[in-house]
Amino acid sequence: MRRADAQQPAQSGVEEPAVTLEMVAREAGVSPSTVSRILNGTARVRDTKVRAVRAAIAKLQFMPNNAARTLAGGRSMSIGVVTQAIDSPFYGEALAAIEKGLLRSNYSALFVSGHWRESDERKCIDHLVSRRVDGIILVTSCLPDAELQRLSRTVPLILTGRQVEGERIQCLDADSTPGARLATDYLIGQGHKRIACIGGPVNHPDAEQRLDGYKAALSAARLSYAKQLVVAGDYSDAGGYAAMNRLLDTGVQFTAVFAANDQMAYGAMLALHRRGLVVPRDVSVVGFDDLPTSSFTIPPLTTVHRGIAEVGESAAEAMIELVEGRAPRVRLGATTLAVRESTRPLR
Amino acid sequence: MRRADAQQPAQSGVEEPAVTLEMVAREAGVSPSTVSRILNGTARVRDTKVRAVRAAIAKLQFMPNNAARTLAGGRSMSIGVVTQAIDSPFYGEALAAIEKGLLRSNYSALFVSGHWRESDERKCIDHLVSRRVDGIILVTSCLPDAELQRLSRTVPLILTGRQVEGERIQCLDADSTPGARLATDYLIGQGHKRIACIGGPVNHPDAEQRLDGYKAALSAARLSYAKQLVVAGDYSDAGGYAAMNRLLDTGVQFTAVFAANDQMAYGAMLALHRRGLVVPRDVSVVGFDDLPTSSFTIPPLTTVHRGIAEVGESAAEAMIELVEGRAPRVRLGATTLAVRESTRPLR
DNA sequence: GTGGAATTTGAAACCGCTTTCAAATTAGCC
DNA sequence: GGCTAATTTGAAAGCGGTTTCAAATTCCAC
Repeated sequence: MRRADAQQPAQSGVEEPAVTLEMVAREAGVSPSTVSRILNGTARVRDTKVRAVRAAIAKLQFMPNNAARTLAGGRSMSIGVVTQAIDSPFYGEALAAIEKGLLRSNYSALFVSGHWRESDERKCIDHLVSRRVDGIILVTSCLPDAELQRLSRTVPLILTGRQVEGERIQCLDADSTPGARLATDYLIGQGHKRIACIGGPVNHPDAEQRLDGYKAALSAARLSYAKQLVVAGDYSDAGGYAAMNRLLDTGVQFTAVFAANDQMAYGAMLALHRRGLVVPRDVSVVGFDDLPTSSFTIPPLTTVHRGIAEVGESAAEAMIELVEGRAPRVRLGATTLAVRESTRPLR
Repeated sequence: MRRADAQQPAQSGVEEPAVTLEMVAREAGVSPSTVSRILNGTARVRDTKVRAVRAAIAKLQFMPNNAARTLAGGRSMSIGVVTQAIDSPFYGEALAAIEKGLLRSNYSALFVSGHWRESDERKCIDHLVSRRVDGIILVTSCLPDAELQRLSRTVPLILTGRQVEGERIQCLDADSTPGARLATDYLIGQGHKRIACIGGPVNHPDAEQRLDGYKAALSAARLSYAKQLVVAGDYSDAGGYAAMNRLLDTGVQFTAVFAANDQMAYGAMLALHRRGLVVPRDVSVVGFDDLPTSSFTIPPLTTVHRGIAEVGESAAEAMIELVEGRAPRVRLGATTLAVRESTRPLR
């Protein structure tokens, strides 16, 4: 007995049995092979039969069983997408783009979140492997290089924001250093000399890049790097809020802040506001990511724009190329600075 | 030839062949049936064999092929989740909760977005059906009742924010009317008499509920409902921004605004800010949804809190009950008002 | 009209797992 | 110890597709 029926005990037969390819074949008076060939375009089929089969499909409302296709064909037509938190505006935008990119080629996405915990991420990935995804896109991963390399022997990988060697690993290394440099350079160009930095989580590669860009800009402008101007956050609004408070509590002077992501910039702006400091009059603030909301904060946030959506779509496209055996060519848009109203020149 | 191999042409055999249940059986010296039984706990198995099989699984790093399980067992252990936009902080929070709720029971979620377009939503749903999901959670759907009823004969449904009859349809009808009423009552209680409303998209059932709540509060307080105080938005920041500008352009007087969701409230606050109006000194603003960011806007937003996460988790749990043939019991938390700093009493 | 190549087709094997059914083993009891 | 009843096991039949292989058609040139 089919399990599905067993599971619907007292539900007076509302469930409709699924139409199978064989039923279509019978209806159209051809063999199952022929129907399959038409469905997949894997061979020429006489026109009269194509029409008969099309008609049968429409009449029966046939929808191929994906599990059967996966099992028989060896491909699941689905791609795993690992993020750290599906909520979070940053990932949201990336995921939407990936979904769009994949759907265009009839692949579908399986989203899972690792919550910045290695164990969680591992569990998610096992889940994906068990579902026989054809590839995995890791939008920031917590796992060590070696583990990813091992994983890549099971399934091809696309990594963003990270550089790992491997035959079946493709990196869309959106190096964040230049972006951070751009932001800091801009502040310097506006006459700021004492620029604070709210960094990301320590030891996080991406966070380090952002810090590096900040430092590089300072040293290029012959400004000294002051440790007390740098505090670590955790990429969340609350983290930015707390970080700014710590900064203010130390009494260190600064006229501008570079926050390693927009959400921390939001929190920082609120902390400033609570102390009666006005952005940008008293302190200029620059973020990183250009989240959709950043055009609507008060004041609208000046921030590093990297086209999250473009990265997502590129990742999706590259993954499809990889899976279909073609060589993926990745092109990434330049990072720019979206200048809005949270910064002002220091006279 | 397996397709997967054919698809990796010049890739010197890096791909590892998958371990099958049969290999585990051979390694452990038992039959495949026994391994299956141990895996699923469907029958008692002698302890010595259980240990042998466990060892073999660990040694071979066996991971069951989900496609095969689905095909043989008739259940895919996955639930489709339809939203309108996977980005959008609102859905993000809901999805994260659903993911969490499902994962606990070892189900996994397939997220798809309909972009508020019937045709897109239909396509997404076909996709899910083709993947033989065991159930579909529709977090707001654009489709007409009849279509959902028809769909429910193929697969059980959970709907949020909507009421549709059906044997295999379960509604988590988080009616928005009381929430809107709560928000407006609060403003009235603070002494506001001229309260504007930025509504959701017209004809959207949920948006209508929010408008109804607003009207109900007014009439309960014997305040007249003035059409020129109500403008329609589209649930986006930009929409709220535009709506507020339209309102201000008409020159109509008001001391408070109820926005039908938080994102529109953000936009509205920016529009006010641009005109030199200060929230809450000149205008009080209340939102709806209590997005995580709403604690960090400037000023932090007073808003209707409904526990999006709780709704999401309930939906996931109810779905599992439904799929496993038990009767789902849904309990929904009460909606409350998160009073923050975007409102003030009118003296 | 005919032979041989090219094109279409269908039968059948298989993908990896679940489940039924009956056989084999073990346990229980007199 | 022997017999029945209860418990464990394995063989085999699917699940619904894809793909191979060879048979059946069709095509074409002479």
